[in-house]
Amino acid sequence: MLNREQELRFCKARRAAIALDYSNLNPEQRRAVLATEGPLLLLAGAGSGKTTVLIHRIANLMKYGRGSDCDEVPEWVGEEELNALESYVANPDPARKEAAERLCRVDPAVPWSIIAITFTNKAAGELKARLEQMLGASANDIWASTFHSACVRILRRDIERLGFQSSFTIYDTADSERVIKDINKDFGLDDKSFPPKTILGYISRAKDAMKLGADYLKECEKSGDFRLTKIAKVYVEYERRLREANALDFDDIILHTVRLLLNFDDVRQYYQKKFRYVLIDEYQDTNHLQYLLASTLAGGRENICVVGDDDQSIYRFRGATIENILSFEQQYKGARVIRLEQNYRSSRNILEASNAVIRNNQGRKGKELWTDQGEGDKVKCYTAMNEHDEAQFVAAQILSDLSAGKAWKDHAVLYRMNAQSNQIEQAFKKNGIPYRIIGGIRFFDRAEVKDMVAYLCAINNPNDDLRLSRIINNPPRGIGATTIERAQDLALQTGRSLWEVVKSAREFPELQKAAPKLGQFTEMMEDLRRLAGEMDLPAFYEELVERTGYAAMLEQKKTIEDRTRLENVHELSSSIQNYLDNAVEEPSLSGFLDEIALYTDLDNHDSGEDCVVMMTMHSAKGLEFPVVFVVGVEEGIFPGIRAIGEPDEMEEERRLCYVAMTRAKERLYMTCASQRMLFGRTNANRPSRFLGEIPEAYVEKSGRNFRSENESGEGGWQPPQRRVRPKPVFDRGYSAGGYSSGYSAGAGSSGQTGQTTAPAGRGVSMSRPTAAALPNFQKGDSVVHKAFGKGLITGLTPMGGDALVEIAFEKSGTKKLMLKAAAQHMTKE
DNA sequence: CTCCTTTCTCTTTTT
DNA sequence: GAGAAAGGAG
Repeated sequence: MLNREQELRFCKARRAAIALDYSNLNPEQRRAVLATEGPLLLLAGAGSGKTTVLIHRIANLMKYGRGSDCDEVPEWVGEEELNALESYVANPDPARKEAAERLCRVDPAVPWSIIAITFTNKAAGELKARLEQMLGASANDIWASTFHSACVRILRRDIERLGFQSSFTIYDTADSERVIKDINKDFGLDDKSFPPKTILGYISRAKDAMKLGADYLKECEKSGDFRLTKIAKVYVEYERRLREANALDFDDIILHTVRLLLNFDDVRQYYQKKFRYVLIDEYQDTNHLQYLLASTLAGGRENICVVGDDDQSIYRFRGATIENILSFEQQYKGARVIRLEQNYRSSRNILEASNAVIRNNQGRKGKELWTDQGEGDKVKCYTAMNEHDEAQFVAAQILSDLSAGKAWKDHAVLYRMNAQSNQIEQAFKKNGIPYRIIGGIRFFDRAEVKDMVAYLCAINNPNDDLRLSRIINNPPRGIGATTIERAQDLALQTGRSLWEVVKSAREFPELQKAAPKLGQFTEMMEDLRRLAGEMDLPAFYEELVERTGYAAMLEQKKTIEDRTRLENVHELSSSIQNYLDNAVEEPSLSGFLDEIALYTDLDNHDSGEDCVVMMTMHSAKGLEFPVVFVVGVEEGIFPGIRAIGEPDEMEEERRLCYVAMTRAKERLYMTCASQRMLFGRTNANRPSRFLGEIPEAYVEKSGRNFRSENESGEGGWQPPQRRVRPKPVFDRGYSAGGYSSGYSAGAGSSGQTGQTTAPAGRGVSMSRPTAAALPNFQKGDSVVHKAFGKGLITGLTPMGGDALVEIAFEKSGTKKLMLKAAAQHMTKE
């Protein structure tokens, strides 16, 4: 037995011994790994090694339990052990490591007592992979998943207590919208005055506040707000229909889990006992419900570790509340707070520029990232003439990087909205740059894929009216809109599901005419349902594609789009195969449907593939690239029109800007265009205020239009006083001589701050290619292109300081390229 | 009931 | 500018 003083010495030595395992971490990181017990708020800046900490923390829990963070001394520890440990700490002899480790363990955590929740499947997958790498197979038993998939898992077990069947279906946003539209129609509400999206917004907020339909309706009636009351009635009906269909939307998945935990003591106690340690990643993005979920799971022990960065909160629009992270210390008295402020990702110019931007926000926890890396390149701000020029600029930079030895995949293009990707895409195609778009139109959002998934859903859950009505006449079976509407009405009136009505069509006089066709349909569906039970999933899917006539329908049509559709239909079977290969539990149809319901395209970004990545700034969170292009940095786009004049939203946009900028490791480009066509309209946007917030010292400007200097009033470069001249159709080359803008400078300068001291001529150092010397290629030359291979120049048209070359490639067909850009990757044969 | 045309919207971000 | 929804003709 040790005396008190010896016990303290032992604990100190134990902590030091454990710390040796994490000597590769910096002191703050290490503290975060070792602080295992009680509530912990980890403020982890961009690129500060957050995931590394998370992984090591979990490893520490499993290896040493609470050894690094408690003052318990096991009974069997005597003076001999104390001395052994202290001498090991003083002189860490590898030979004695194992013995020392044994002395350090206090109740190591079993994998299934740890739950680590992230936001995206991708983050969860990465966490799992890295844990497995570190801990081996036992990592598979750690609950590392997203909020939604963790909740689905909990619900499948116990949701029957809430009156749902455990085979419930998950509705995505489009499904929810469809339901609201249907209700609007039945209620005689106009989609324009009651936009389904807006209604869903209200419903979502009500759910976030844990208000079910009935409560919400009461509240709205009390307030006397006519419009809100209508919306509340829609909510009540929405709730009823989803329950009828045994379906849950995304919010329900969390809501019902929380209800289950709060209302059923035994369920709550089961999970509270099970999960000894709760870790939540991206805590700044949690909404109130998710906060409730986390704190309920962690209830009792309060071993809750939340990791987040208030400066990277970019999901306020979907209910995330930054309050959760700002008030964590009030929620949990005695919570420890650790800040990770050393950035390992970006060079100093990039980091300082980002810091300068985010500093303009109020309401921060306060955090300043630093780095010991070199200055690196300045942030390159390019002002393009228009969106084509912008895209061409990006392409040209990438091509020149490539000849400097960089890989395609070292580059990422980030934009505010998916609609902006088009121009860039075209420029990449033209220049032979391989690229990949993340997000946007997702595979599972394509109509044909949704159709097949709808079949699977309808087979899996006969009550899924929504999916049933999607496919009942698709491919066309002579079951028309009128019939479907009648059947839906009957279902509503009789309180039966659509499927039941359709199946017993003969009983209803209204459906007599359609009865034979409906009979054929139900027969087919029942056959399929039977087959689903007998066959394995891939074989069944093939059967489904054939028997429904879906494949035949697509085969008949001959357009290229239909070919692609057919391919997509078949491609779904690789998703099935993929599911089977990775399934943890017994694979089943409903398991597969769960997985794809919670799946996004973000998940299959394979960083091994060598191509330029394009995505929204939101999707880029958590990723990093050597070279990053942030495009469309203009007032009205970024910050978006909605944020202007809304201080809260503006701060969110600024955080988004911070996220985007801090993705870059070596080089950061920010581009804007003097005029831009978007959604079929041409606008002249001013450069974003965010650009003005970056101190000159970190920036290198270039481009054809220097309005920002101009507007700041002092001395900057003055554009020739000349109206915009008609733009030649093909002129997007690098003609010397700048264009002036077609609108008056000086019209309002509200967004511009702090640029008043730019000395004349400074900041205009340019990498603008001159109009001089075109590369020496001629019509008739045989060439070899890096990306396209061998080819023959079949045309060459001089064009504004550059030239358009037409090259017939042996393998990739004839392409039109801009000569200067192409020449860098092309040699004469 | 189907197919084709026209019109009309809709443009933030995601589980 | 693109895609979906609505409307009209067969």
